Amino acid sequence: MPVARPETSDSRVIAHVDMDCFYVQVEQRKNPELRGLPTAVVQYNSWQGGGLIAVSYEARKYGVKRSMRGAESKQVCPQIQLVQVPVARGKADLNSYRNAGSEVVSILSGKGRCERASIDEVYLDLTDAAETMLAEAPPEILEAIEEEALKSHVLGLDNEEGSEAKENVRKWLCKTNADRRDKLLACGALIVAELRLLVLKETEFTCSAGIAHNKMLAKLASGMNKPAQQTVVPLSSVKGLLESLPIKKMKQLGGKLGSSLQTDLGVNTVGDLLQFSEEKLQQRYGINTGTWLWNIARGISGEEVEGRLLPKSHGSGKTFPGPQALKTISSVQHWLNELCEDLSERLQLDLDENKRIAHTLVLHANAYKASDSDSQKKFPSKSCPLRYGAAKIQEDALNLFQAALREYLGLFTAKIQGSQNNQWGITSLSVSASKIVPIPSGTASIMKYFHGHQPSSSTKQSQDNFIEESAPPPPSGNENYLELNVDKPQIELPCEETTIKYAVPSLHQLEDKNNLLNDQNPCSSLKNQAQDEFMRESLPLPTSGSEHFSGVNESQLMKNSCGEDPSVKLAMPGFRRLEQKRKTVKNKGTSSILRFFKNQDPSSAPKKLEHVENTEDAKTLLSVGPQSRSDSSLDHNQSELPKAGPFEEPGTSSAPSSSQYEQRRGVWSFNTDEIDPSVIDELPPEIQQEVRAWLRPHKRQNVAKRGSSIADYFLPTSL
DNA sequence: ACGGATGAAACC
DNA sequence: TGGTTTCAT
Repeated sequence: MPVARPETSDSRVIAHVDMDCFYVQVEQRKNPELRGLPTAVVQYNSWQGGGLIAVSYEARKYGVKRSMRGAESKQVCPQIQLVQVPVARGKADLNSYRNAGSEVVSILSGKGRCERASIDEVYLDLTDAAETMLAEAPPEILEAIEEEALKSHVLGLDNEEGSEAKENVRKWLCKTNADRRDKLLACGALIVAELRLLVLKETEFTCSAGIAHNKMLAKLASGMNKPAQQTVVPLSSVKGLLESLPIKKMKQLGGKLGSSLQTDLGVNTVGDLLQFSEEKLQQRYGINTGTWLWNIARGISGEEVEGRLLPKSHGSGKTFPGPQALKTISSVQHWLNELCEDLSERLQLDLDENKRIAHTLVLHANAYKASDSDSQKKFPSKSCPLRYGAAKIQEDALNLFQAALREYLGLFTAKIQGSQNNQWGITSLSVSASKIVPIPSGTASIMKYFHGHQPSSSTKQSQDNFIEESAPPPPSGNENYLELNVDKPQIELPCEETTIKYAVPSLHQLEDKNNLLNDQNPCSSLKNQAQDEFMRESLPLPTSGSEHFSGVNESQLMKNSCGEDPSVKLAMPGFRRLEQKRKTVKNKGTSSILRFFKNQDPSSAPKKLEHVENTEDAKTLLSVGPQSRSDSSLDHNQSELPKAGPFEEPGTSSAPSSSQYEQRRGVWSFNTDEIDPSVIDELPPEIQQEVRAWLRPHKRQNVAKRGSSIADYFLPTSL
C-alpha cells in the first residue's frame, strides 16, 4: 500500500484574487458616470454623512479612508462622490454586492479549485492547470505572451537599468533553465492574467492578484500592487520578502496576537520570528498557533484551497448605537422580524438555487445595563434548530432573545416585564443561519457504491447518541421548546451504527420541495442526523404552543416555505445561470486591462459586453489540457455547484421500479472508520469530494505534539 | 457610546 | 456541544 507522502507546499500554484474597492466598482458599474471619479460607498447617511465602507483609488489619493465619516471625507476631498448602500427593511442591504461577488466567483471557478474567501476575495489552486500548461504549452514556446501577464510584478526580479520592465518579466516568464517551481508560477501568472481579463470583460470589474506557492504568500502578494495588477512570489524571493515584512502585515497578525508578538517577544518583522524555537512559540501561544507561527516565519503554509463557492452561513444584523438602543420587547420584536425576513429570504434562495439547507439558527445581541454591579456582562448568544419559513424563524428568534435576556438580566422567573425598560438597552441584534449542508444529491450513487457493505458491529451507545441528538434540549428557560419536544412525535430510525446515516429520498419526493419541507414521512429525503432533525422541526406543530404572536400569517409562511415568488428568484442569479451567460460571451483575448478602460467612455451607458467584437477569446489559452473547461470546473467544485443529476432533473429521469424504490429509500448507516481510504479514489469523481469531507482529519487538539506523525506537517524545504 | 454588516475560525 | 472571542474587510 502506497504511503501517503505529504506534498511539499512549494510545488503548488496558488492564487489569491482580490477585487479592487469592490463596492465602489459595483456602484460605478451601476452608474458609469462615477467611473474615474473619487468615489466612496457610505451607509446610513443620517449621521455625520454615514460611514464609508469602500473608497475608490482616486479618492484614496486624497487621504480618504474606510471608516471615515462622509462629512470627514468631504473635508479632505470635496469632490468626492458618496453613494449610499441600498436600504431594505430599515437596514443596509448588501445583496447587490453579494450577487456581484457571485458573478466573479462563477468566472474564477472555471479554472482549478476555487475557494470563496469573502464577498470579494477568492483563492485558486491552479496547480493542475499550471502543470498541464507546462507540459503542453510552456511559456518559453509561446511567441506572444499575453500583455497583461507581462505587466506582472515579479518579486526579487532586479530591474536592470536601461531595459524595459516588461522585457524583464518576459525573460523571467520564459526562462528555460528556471527552477521547475518557478516555471509553474510563470504558468500560474499567465493563467491568472487571462482570468483577470475574463473577469473584467464579463463583469467590468478589475481585480488584483497574487501568485505564489501557498495561500499565505498569495494573499500577501495580491495586496502589494493595487489596483488591477498582479504580483508573483518566486521561491527565491520569499526569505527576503518576509525578513523585512512588519509582523502586523501578515494575515491573522493584525490584531492582538501581532501586538503580543511585538510587545512580549520584541518581534517586529516576520523575519524576527525565525530566532524562536517552535517549542518556545508553542509554549507561549499554544500548540497550534505556535506551530503556525513557526511555519509562517519560513513562508510555509500548508492550508489547502477548499473547493467552496458558497458561504458557510448567512446572517442579518443591525446596530442601534447610543440613543437608538432598543428598550422594549416590542421594538426588539419589530427589528427581529425585519432581520428574520431578510434571513429567511436568503435561506430560501440558497435552497432554491443551491439546494442547501441550514440547520441552526443563532441569535446574537449586544446590550448595556445601567447601574448594575456586573453591568459589563455580555449578552449571551443563543441557538436552536432552524425551521424554514419567515414566521417560524421570527418566532424562534424572539424566543431565543427572551431566553437570552432573562439570562442577561439574571432573571429566572417566568415572565419578563412587557414594555418596562429596566435600565437595559439593546445596541445590536443579529440573526444568522449556520450548519448549511447540501440536500442529498448523488446520494444514490454513494448508496449504490456502498451497497452490500454491512456494519461489522453494533454499538448501543451510538444508537443512544443518535436518538439524543435528534431531540436536542431546548434553550434554557424556554417553554416553547419543551413543548415542541414533548408534543412532537420522535422519529426513530432502525439503525445500529450511527456515524453517518442516510434516509434516501424517492425521486418524486425530491421533485417538489414542498414535499421536501413539509413531508411528514419520516423516511423521506434528507441525509444524516442533522437533516432528520431539520425535518422534525419542519413538521407542522400539532396544535398551539406557538401562538404567542398574533402576527403569524399562515399564507406568508407558506409562501416562504415554498419559495414560489418568482421575483425573488430573479433577484439573485444562480450559478447555473451565470455559467450559461459566461459561455455566451466572446471577447478578444489580447486587450489589456488598461486598454479596456482607455477605450471606455466614462460618460456613456455601460457597454454591453456581448457587443464586443468576437474572436477566439481568452479561453483558448485557458483551456489547454485534455479536458474541457466545463469538465474541470465541475470536477473541482462539484460540491458547490449542484450539477444536474437524477434528483435535480426530474424531467429526464424515469420513475424507479418499486424494487429500486425500496432499495433507495432504505436507511443506511456505516462507520467512517470502516471505510478503506484507498477505496475512495475509485469513487466517481463527483462523489469523492463529498466523502473526503466526512473523513477529513480534524485539527490537532492541544494535546498531541507536532512530530507525532510525519504526515502532520510539511517539512521546511529549500527556503 | 458609531468602524457597520457580515463572515470564518479558534478557543474553551 | 454551544457559546465566546478574534480577525478581517
